Amino acid sequence: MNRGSVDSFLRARGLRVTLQRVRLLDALADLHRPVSAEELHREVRAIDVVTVYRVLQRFVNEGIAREVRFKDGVVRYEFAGSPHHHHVVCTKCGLVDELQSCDAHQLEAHALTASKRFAQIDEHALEFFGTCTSCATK
Amino acid sequence: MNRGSVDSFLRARGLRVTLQRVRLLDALADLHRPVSAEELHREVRAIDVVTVYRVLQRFVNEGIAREVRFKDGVVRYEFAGSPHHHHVVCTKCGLVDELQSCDAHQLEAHALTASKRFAQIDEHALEFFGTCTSCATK
DNA sequence: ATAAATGCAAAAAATTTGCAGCCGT
DNA sequence: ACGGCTGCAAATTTTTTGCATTTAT
Repeated sequence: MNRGSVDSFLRARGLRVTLQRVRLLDALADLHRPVSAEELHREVRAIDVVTVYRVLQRFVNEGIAREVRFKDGVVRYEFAGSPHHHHVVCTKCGLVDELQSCDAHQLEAHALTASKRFAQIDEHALEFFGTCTSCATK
Repeated sequence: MNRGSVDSFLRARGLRVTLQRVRLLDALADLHRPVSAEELHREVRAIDVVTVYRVLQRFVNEGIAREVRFKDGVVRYEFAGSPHHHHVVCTKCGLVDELQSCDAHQLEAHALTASKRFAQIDEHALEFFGTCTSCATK
């Protein structure tokens, strides 16, 4: 994502274009994986962590980023440039692989049928954990 | 779960039977839903929160409890007395419903086929979010 | 007896809030 | 100029760690 497109990307969503937001969006889009506010902060030094938190929150509200949670309790964020999907996380080395698609509708429909107490299901969180090929051969 | 069975339940897993563990296991089993360490602590006053954390961790290690994470980042624990399953959480009121089963094998097998970088997938986390019937009519 | 478990205090980690000043529109 | 955004400091929240004491086996 180049400078110009990041600008209009933000502007299109009604966000003021600040240097911090441009840099954070750039970094997030480049990383191609879910990163914590802390990691992102390390990436874009010179921007306060608090700002990183606030910008990420704002990005989530505007649909620019998505929250992802693995098993360590840390909230990670990924650029919402690709369609909804899930991840596989290696429990040994932490490698994260991105799955291409998700049969979300079927999953949610099935869950809705199964739960008598719910009128609507519109979101789900799904992550897989295992051993990556590299760790498996060690 | 009565006092005697809790005792042997713990003993069978090689855990020393302390008053704290008995009470915590009792409370957890009675609650029938994922609760945070904080909530559980409120439930069993007179036991230090630190002990609650440590006991819950131990329970997870021994397969007595399972960790559950919804969207708020708080780790919740549920008694592992029922088979692996998932939940539906109401985003309005927080109601939690427990789904009866999960086609885990198929999901994981599918994910493994889709990911070229993984040799094995043996765990997954899946939670659904929506609106419960009660909140839907308001 | 001995090793493990608990409680208290204190630390650490992650995230949020308040507020004054800066900056995009 | 106005209101939103940022940085700094400080507070909260959640969880972990150290250590002396107690307790289960």
